[in-house]
Amino acid sequence: MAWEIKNDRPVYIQLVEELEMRILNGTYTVGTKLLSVRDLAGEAQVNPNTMQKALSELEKKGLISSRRTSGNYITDDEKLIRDLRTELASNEVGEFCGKVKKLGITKKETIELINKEDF
Amino acid sequence: MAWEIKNDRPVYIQLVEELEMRILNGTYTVGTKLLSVRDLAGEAQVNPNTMQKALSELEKKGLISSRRTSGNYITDDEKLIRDLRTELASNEVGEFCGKVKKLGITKKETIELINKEDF
DNA sequence: ATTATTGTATTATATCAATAATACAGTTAA
DNA sequence: TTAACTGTATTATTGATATAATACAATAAT
Repeated sequence: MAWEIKNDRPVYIQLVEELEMRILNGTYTVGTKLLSVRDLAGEAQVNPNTMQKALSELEKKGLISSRRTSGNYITDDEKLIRDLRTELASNEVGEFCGKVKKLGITKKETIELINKEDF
Repeated sequence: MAWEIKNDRPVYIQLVEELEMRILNGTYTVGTKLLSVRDLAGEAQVNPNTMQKALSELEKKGLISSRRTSGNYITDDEKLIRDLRTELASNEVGEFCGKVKKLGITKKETIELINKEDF
């Protein structure tokens, strides 16, 4: 699994985004146990403290729950996951449209550009 | 003119982005003189040194040229502006599509969401 | 019972972004 | 000629991020 951490933004933020993405898109299965903090840090090649910070952010959002001596677990609240996924998508669309609009690109042109993309 | 500087990313980067946007979308007219470093900093409510850093980045890109004791001038290279605008749009589209694809959203759904947007 | 593993807390250090306060040389405007 | 304004350079300080090295209590595994 690719952990593409750049150094243009805080690492722990990028870890939160990647972990959240994996939960929302189903890469990490609902209710299952995550790798340990140390193992996740090893995978992503970051300091364990940085990964710990990212995980605590995810717990604040309710996406994982940590059982102190057992491990971190993905939430089993499927509605929360659906809702956050929808919200994230909506935010991305809004942000993107704001940018291209500001660039003076029309909606029609935008859709043409997207149609050329491969997905 | 709105300078919406948040504190989630380096301020000077956000200044570069905003200034570049204004040049590429024609808010700042080709060949004309910019406000002074100090005045721009005042408008954006940032430290003059931070604005200076942003302007030096724009000069590296060729979007402005500074005449040492006269001021900063927008480039008159209209082709450069067109090309950078196209490149920026292309990058935004690519990045956006990558994200929604990763979220598991189809191209069709994406276009429907964009059609709901107002622009 | 003992050992290993878990999340978590603490402390220290290095780096970078940002701000701040000045300073200077060259040009323009008065 | 003077005075004001220009970009630019320098130095110092602050705060946030990241890393690092440990430590500890609770649990799981042996």
